[in-house]
Amino acid sequence: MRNRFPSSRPAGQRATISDVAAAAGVSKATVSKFLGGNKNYYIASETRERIAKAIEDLQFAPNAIAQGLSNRRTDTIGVIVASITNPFYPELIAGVEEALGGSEYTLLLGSTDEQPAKEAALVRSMLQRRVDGLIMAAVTMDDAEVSRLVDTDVDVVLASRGLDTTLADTVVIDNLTGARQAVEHLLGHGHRRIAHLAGPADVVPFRYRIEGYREAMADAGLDGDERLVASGNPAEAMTALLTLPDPPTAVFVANDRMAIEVLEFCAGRGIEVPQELAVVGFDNVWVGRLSGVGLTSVDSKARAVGRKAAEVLAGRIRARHADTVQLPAPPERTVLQPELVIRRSCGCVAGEKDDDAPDRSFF
Amino acid sequence: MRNRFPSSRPAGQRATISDVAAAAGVSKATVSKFLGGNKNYYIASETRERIAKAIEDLQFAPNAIAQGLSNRRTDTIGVIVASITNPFYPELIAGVEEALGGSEYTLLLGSTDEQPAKEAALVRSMLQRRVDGLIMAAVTMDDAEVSRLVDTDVDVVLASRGLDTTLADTVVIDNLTGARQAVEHLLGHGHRRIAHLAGPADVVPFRYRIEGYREAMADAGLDGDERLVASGNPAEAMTALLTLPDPPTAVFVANDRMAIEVLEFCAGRGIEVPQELAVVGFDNVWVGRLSGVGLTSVDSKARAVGRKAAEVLAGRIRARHADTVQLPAPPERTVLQPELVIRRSCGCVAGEKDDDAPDRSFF
DNA sequence: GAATGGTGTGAAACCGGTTTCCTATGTGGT
DNA sequence: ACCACATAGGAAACCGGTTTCACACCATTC
Repeated sequence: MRNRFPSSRPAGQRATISDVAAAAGVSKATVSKFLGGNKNYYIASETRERIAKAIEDLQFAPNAIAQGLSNRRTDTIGVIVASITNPFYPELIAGVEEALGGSEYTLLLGSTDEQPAKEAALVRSMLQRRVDGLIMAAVTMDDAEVSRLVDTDVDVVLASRGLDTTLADTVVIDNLTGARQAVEHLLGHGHRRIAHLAGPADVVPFRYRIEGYREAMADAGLDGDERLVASGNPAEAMTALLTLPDPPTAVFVANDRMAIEVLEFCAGRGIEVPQELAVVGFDNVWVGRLSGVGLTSVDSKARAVGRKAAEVLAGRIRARHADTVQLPAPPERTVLQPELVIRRSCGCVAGEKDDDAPDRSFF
Repeated sequence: MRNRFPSSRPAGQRATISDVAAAAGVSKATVSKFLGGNKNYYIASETRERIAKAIEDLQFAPNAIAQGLSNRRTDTIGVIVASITNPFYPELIAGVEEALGGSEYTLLLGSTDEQPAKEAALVRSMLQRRVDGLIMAAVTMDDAEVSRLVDTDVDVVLASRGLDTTLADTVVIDNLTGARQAVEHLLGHGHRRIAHLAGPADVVPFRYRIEGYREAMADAGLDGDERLVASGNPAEAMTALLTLPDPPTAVFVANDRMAIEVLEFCAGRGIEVPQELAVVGFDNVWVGRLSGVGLTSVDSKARAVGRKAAEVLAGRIRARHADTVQLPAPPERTVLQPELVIRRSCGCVAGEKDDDAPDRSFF
């Protein structure tokens, strides 16, 4: 089993196209044409068979690095996320993989840990590695940097975090509408004093969620009480909210992590959810369903965002590689609609659908 | 379409080493030596400056694909996991990234979705892409396949799922001891009728967890009642266990996913945890802390496993690339100790430590 | 019988780097 | 004056593929 490579190659070394050529008694060129498959080269069927046999005998598989150098494409796309341990991103990555499914693409992954320096380093690294395209699901860059990135010869799609830029293809969810849905649902339950626990305002999606909250409240003629908009540490913020002279009966929380902390806070204080306080979160991280009452939440469609981003990117790459030379289409902005997933924390008795259960095996 | 004036390449095309050489008035060779940095080549400081300036002017960054072809190493390591949406694996990946931290390595990621065919395809794809090493955190391969893989010239580390093989470097946790800890903890609470809800027996770690359970019970003189070992759908299994003539007062569940379903089952039936039934899980998926009572669980150290796997792999690669030719060291097996994380589902009043809270930002 | 065109194959250039020689020059020692 | 050696840099081969182009060999067609 040791010496399976007759062409005098040391064990463990993989066969090259030259080895195959030698074994089949043809030239490298012919083997390469055989490998290419699609193009209409003429190869005698007898030659074809000899090459196939040599490939089989030598266990030959083409070196993708060499192919990449020659073809100027690597069939690799880079995915840069903010934090791999944040369940949102694996879900997004799964969407990317799903969309890229059958194709030959492989994913080069990087996690920035929210550090701009790391993000920049990852982008550099991926460009040097000649990824065919880049999906950025963590953008701390400013417009100038994005612009410089777009000027390179790789296609870039900004996913989910996307700046409000029109410089590059972008796939986001409609945070504003999602927030409105959440608040309107609470209004539908008869709540009038609805608070908002906001996320850091320097992150674009959070700004839209605040705005959606404000719009929904204004539409109901309930705007104006800025004391109802809190932020920062959930427990402290909730304490402040609940000690208002006219405390809220419901709270729309900017994301599920904070919403879960709110639920724990309530559990600790003996505050009954949803009877005393209704809670709606954002993201629909699947653990929400485990959180005692079942957290009603706006699904931020991580998987769909990833899928769509990959589709857009694949389209760009296809266009770029197409023979027909043409001006690139202008950047495309896709806005996906989030979806309110109703469980019990909002006060609905319907409770959660059972098909909600994730069918994932741990371990 | 070929550009015959390489010194003035179209916008968007990245500069090559030849462009730099031309701009600096030296040869490719000299530029390459300049880039190499470390080796003791002689370059006049004046030349050095001219090259540096040219690089700066042209925004040159070496093409990692070309370097890969020439150097026969890509500074890329492949990571194959079973399912990216299973929180265990992102944690493991984070460990890998942590360990690889400062180095120049980039991760090529693949998720098998538990499908052996996909696993095989991913391995092939990564080998063709000439990863320097491979971390397999999803191994459905048998020994023969592992053996064939190890015979190639890439280094492989099996992580976490590892077969009981000594063919390749392996990093696992001591599932047997972890299970014993869980059961012994329950014994310490005075439980005598302790059930085990087991995972699929074709997955190695689950077999050890069953065995750990059996050993702990036997050591306490409580072995022999095979009716206490259940498997399959948690709700059904629990129903069966609780309708035994002499039902268990505690259950050790093979992983947290199933344990959480057990908790939900109990909540649905009005069974009080831990008073009527104590529950201990395995994995310490962080959502366990949210699950109402707080799930006591054996931490399976995903991050540490990833970190260690990366360290072992990096060591292998270093050894392989070392100038001194020597026989490779025999495969190394690292066994990490899991840790029982006590919350409330086991009956401890101490409750959970507060520093347990994950400091992760969602979105 | 020459021109045409479809088949089938290989030599060589190229992708963008690295590395191994080889040459050239100055400089100090003898 | 000669040699050794440190310093400096370039030509060319190489990594393992792809693609262009030239050529050879048929079979038709005019």
